[in-house]
Amino acid sequence: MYFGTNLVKLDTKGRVAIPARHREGLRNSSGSRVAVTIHPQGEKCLWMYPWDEWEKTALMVGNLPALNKQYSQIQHIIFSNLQEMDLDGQGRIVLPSKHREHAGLVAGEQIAIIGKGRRIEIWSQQMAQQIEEENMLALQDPDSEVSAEIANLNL
Amino acid sequence: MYFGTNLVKLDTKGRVAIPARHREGLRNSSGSRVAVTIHPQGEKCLWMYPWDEWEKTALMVGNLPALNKQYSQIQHIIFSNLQEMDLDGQGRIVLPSKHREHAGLVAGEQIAIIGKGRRIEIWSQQMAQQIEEENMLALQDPDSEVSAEIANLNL
DNA sequence: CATTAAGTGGGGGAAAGTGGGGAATTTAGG
DNA sequence: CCTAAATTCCCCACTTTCCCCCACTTAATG
Repeated sequence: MYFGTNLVKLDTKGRVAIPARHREGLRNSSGSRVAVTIHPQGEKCLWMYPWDEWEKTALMVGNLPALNKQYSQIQHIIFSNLQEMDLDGQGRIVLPSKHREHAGLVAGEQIAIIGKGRRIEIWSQQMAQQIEEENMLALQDPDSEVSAEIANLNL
Repeated sequence: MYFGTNLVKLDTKGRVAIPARHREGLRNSSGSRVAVTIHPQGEKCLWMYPWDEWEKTALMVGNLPALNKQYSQIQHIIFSNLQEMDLDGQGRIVLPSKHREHAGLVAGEQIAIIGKGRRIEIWSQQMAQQIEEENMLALQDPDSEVSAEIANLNL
């Protein structure tokens, strides 16, 4: 389970150091291979999974009948933006420019690595801050839908 | 069960000594590992649980469908602010700067450690005082919502 | 008053994060 | 087909942060 937020630098070579505490979780049968893809509903962030975990999801999506319009669209989003990569010796990955653009990540700036349960999300620092504020406001509003939901969780 | 209030110092390194009487309760199968997170509805305090206790909650939240807006917001708040840590040899934890800011905790000042049943709450001294006064006033007011609730508890 | 436990402060070593150089591979051009 | 240029990958080295340990002060206990 991944959790917690880290700010790390996207260096001038487009590399990001994955926080050390996540690395063990990303290590699997085939070394430190991860799947990186963009958020399937257009949120300005990237998703990262251990490769073999996301592979199961991708296989399931790949087996949907392709002549169904909706399935085809889903397949397009899932597969066209899927990237397989290994952590280097220092625990970093190189983010492709397409992915960087989607998430608004600028070389040389700070980005947020956010553990979110079964996956890790990658945000620009500004976006992460903005989303957090929005979510916090929604949760503080006693009339919001999300307040009703969280009340059910019995924390 | 945790209860009672202690005032301790947040030192210049961001460390807080957990009152000794709570330490045994925080000790569990995996040493003295605790979960620290911010209040999920924005109250200016931190929550602390024995790790394995909060882990159950987190796993449950992590399994909610991520493409549902409300669940996604809840997951973001719960996971991004979750921190796992061990008490050091002196029974202290280091509070990350993000958490300190949320609760208005200033290095070098006194903070309040409040046992609150299943969890321990961490407040700045001022905030703890302010909240206590507000709660006291609400409970003294016979027309308040909280007065109606407490009457049902058969204390 | 003595002794132990609790709380506080600070220093040293290890690990994490960051930057950059050079080998290897790929791409382009003559 | 060979050479040159560019890109990618891997490794080394530096810097900073964090964690663990030691020591002191203060408070509680008998």
